[in-house]
Amino acid sequence: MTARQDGHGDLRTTKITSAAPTPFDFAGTVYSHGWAVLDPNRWDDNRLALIRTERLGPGRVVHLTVRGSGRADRQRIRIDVAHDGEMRAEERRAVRRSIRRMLRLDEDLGPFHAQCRQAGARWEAASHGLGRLLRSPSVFEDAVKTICTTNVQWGGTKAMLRRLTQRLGESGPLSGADPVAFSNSFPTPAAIAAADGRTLAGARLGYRAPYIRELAERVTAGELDLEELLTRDASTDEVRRALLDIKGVGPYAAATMLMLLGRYDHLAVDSVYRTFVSRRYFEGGQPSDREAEQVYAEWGRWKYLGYWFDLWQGLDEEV
DNA sequence: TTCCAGGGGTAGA
DNA sequence: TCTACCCATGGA
Repeated sequence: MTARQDGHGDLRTTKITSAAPTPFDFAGTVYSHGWAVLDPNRWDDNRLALIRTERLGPGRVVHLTVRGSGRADRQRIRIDVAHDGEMRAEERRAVRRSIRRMLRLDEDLGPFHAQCRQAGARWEAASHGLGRLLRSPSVFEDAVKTICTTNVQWGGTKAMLRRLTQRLGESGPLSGADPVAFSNSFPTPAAIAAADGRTLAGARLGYRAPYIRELAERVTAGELDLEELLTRDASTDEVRRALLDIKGVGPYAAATMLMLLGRYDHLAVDSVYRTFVSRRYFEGGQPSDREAEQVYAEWGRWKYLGYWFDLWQGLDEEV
């Protein structure tokens, strides 16, 4: 990691770089699924940059602009951090850790890429540095976002997370001046747990609100350690059962969370999955969920990713 | 108006 | 384990 600071009045920019794996497709990784455009993330399609507002500690919020640079076979990640005052070494390390985790830069996808090359033309493109589906710096943020994808159209998910972040997140040095470009940070569990009913109701989360409130309360009280799920040395089934114990998390949400935790052996069967598999593999017929899941059985531990890039290839063909 | 979305909880069988 | 019913909200 390297860091350099330039002074611009009170607002400063610190530049951080970090190595990427090979092969690595930065834009394809960030925009690998909808997470890229859920607050506090924004995607700048012109600059091919991920913009994110990040809370580093009490009263300490910064804005990150993340880009890829260098040759395809020797990519680097460049992070511009906009912040007030000095940026401490520990804060720079925290930013780097968050971005590496979001982009899954330390996850070994070699076996998946090898399987893609064997699977045929539909998956060949994924072997060129795709497969690292964007996630959040915390399991809590991913859990809240996942619950907000259930039984709602995508536009509704985006609106819910925008309202939640506006109301309970913290503004950074640029949020006030340009709220279109820079969101607030993602709310902490404590902020959601402590929110009064009226504030939370304003986020219009519907019946999901009590689930998210309860999740935030359990995390804040130390009763539930979501972060531990990321490194737990246990079978996927055990982690899945722990996820299903969270109110608001059912089979679809648990499979989505497992994907975000780096486990791809369960499929998130939702309306998108059913529609896609019905059209592509059942000539428009309506298979049972069990039959529909068999489509990707041969992908083994990579089922989710096998499905995901089949779906994306299908979307490309429709354009 | 009615239906349904990147479903899930609960009760009852 | 399976089914019926209910759950806020908003777009089509």
